[in-house]
Amino acid sequence: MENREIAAVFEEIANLVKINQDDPKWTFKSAAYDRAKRTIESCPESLEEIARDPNRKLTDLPGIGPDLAGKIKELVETGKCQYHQEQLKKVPKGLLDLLNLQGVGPQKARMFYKELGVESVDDLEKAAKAGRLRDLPKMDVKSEENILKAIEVYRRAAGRFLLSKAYETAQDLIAFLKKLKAVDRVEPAGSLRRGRETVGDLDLLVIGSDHASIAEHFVEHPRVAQILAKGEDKVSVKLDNDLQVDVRLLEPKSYGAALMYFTGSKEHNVALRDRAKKKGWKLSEYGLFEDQKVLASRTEEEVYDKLGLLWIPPELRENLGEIEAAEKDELPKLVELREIKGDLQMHTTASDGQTSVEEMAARAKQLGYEYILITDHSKAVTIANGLDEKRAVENIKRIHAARKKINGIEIWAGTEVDILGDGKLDYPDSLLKQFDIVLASIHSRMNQPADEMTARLLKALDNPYVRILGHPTGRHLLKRDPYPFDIERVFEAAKRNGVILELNGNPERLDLCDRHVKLVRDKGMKVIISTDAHHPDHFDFMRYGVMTARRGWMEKKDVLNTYPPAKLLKALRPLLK
DNA sequence: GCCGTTTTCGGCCCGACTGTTTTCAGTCG
Repeated sequence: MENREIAAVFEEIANLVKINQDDPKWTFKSAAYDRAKRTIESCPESLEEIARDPNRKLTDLPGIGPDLAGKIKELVETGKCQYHQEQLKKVPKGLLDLLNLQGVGPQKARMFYKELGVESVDDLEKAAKAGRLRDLPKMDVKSEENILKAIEVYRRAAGRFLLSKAYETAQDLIAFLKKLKAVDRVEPAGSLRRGRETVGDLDLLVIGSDHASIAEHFVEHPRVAQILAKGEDKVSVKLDNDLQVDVRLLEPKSYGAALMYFTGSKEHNVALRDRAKKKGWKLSEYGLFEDQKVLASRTEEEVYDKLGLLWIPPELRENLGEIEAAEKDELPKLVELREIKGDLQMHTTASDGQTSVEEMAARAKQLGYEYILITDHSKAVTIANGLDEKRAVENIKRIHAARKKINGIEIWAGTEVDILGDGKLDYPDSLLKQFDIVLASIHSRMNQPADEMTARLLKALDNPYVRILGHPTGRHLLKRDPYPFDIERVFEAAKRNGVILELNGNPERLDLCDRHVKLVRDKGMKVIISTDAHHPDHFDFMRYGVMTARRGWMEKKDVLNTYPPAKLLKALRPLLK
């Protein structure tokens, strides 16, 4: 049983415990399952293997005690968990969805079920429309309307936005706010500042002299579609694309504490408050306090320092070991965008790109890059105008001609060769060896069973010409899940064969994801961050790739395309000169 | 259900907002 599956069971138990409430300490019990779920999700090793290893103890994992260790063993051995089944029997499963509705927590979900027999979001919608909610305790016509609104939001694509959308929107809004003299400083917080792959809503923190006039100015932005709230310290709006933006108007004296608070993550904040509390202090969005006395609040650095910690980069703030690392002065020196020296996946008009080799090279030079690898598709990807053998040979010649013509940047001839359904490659070795660097990816038959997919990837990785595995899990954010395969075995095979895994920076992919990047790092392997550019503008996607690499604790040395050209080639092609 | 420089019981993050709340429970971030 995979970690993901165990985590899913624990998540469901956490929610069932909240609704069933048959334990006097149900809030804490639920929180315990929640914590265990997070531990399991972020555990790079297979829990099943740990559970079966007599020399290992599951209870060594944080948040896993004797009881939960037993439940993990039970799941691994029987595929089921007795307690989970018991909890499931008590309420209809559809009731769990109610917890995803804004304004509905366990108490209300329970009440709707007990009083009205509501068993799903659909049931709740019917009851609300029939006016049956308003007579319940603490409910009225207004709250009934709010439930209907919440259901509408819930139904609308779960309300997450790509990191790139959030980033671009934030840049626009920040520039708009800064036009006002009264605004001294604007910074994005929340999951955008942490560089998460998707963002639920935007938090912008503002310091300025006249809060009322800043609020007035902000709601005048042409993209504001609806004003949700407008007060002294906070303005909430919905933009024309339904993205919610919260602007917080702050005092300079508590800016650092507020920035920390609104940056999160929740788990990071909880851990910091716990740490403060153990010292007899209190941490809130207003500062770090000893009784009434302010110990630190003006900058993040001061607050972390007072807590005995180095300043922690926002991308790491997930309570996944960064606090311990900050305490011991063992934080990684995270890779930065300006350290990137080249891009190793891009397409030209030869296949499905929008411009020529020369134009791509010109933009890359502008960005200060020292090299690019052109990787047009192979013939199996017909929809992308993939090249057959003859056209591929011509393309190599064309790229080499461009290399001679353009100075100041290395232009390498590559290919994104398709990994076919059986793991064979779309070109014969006799052609593959003519490329400077071969990148291999999957673009078809993504619904194979996990064992077939694993075998397929392993076979591709065994081809000695394959140097990079492109977008290794094939996911499309908010659209398509990764294809199933044995990540552990594939990563190990890549390591053995010296194949480098790509972190595809296309904001719809970000593949590898942050957790997988961390796994790569923990194995002592490296990545290449590429953009998969089909247009010169797409080179900008590197920003999101780097954010994701940082979330995976990657340093400059862990990212091969921070290397100068000769060193990169040597690392990619250890067997060649 | 976990955890321990307050160790085997008694805690478990903090504060704001919302509603109908005149003192608090539920929800949220």
